[in-house]
Amino acid sequence: MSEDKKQISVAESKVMESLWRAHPLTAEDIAGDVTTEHNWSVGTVKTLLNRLLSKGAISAEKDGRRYLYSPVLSHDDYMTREGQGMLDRLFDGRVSSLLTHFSRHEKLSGDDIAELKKLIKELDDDE
Amino acid sequence: MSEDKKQISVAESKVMESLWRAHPLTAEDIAGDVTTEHNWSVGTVKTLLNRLLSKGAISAEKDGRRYLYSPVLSHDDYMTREGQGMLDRLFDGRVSSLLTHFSRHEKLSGDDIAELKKLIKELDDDE
DNA sequence: CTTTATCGATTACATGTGTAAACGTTGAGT
DNA sequence: ACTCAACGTTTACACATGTAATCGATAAAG
Repeated sequence: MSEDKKQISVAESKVMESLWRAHPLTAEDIAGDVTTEHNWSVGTVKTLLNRLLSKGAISAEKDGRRYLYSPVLSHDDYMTREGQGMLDRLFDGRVSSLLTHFSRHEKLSGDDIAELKKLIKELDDDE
Repeated sequence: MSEDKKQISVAESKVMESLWRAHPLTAEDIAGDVTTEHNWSVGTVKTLLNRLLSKGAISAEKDGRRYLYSPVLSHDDYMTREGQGMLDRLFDGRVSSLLTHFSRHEKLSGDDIAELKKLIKELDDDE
């Protein structure tokens, strides 16, 4: 029943990132992981874990006294959902608009451009 | 003085969109505009306008009894800020990652691909 | 068995956001 | 001048989010 279309907040996504890098992890592991970037207490991380659990974005299995957490929502799905949302909100849902925008502002790196060319090639070869 | 790096919420951005389409506008105008999409009362729109004013995202000039609102934050700047933010959060700041992702999921439209090609061409011609 | 250290669970609290209703002021109509 | 309608301003309230502190259960240590 638990609806899993719940929004994941920015802070929560930091925890997800930790779990996407490696899992399962204990709350301690995750705290150690994110603490290198944010100055959160272990309590904070636990709150976020519980919120993610209620949102159905992660799962927990008991391992003795503690829990081991794993992602349920995949990084890929997350990127798709959020990315599409922001494309809709900012660029009328069109990747091309985003591209044009960032190009105009010279925000495309050499890497980006190389990737662009590779993509075109693949897309051309593909059909 | 007034820091204008304040975050603009989703609801607020709907009001901004109205103002980006045309300005200056009265609260009534905006309400009529956004109400076609959301079922907000005029009161709601006024709250949003005031919040946007405190955030420095719009300006208001008196016109008799009422105010005429105009954007201060440009649509372009907004897209840059928000777009960059989401790129950072989701795609490690790289447009190429986003592209690869959406390409892999076959979310690139014909338009998108055409734009891609055009861009590559321009970038090549450019240097 | 009793004390204590460890975990998760519960509670807290300020700020932001969505969504208004109520209040107050003032120009316009009578 | 007086009343009312039209505006903006103030207040409201629930839910989300960032950020913990505290409580309670229980396993480990003595």
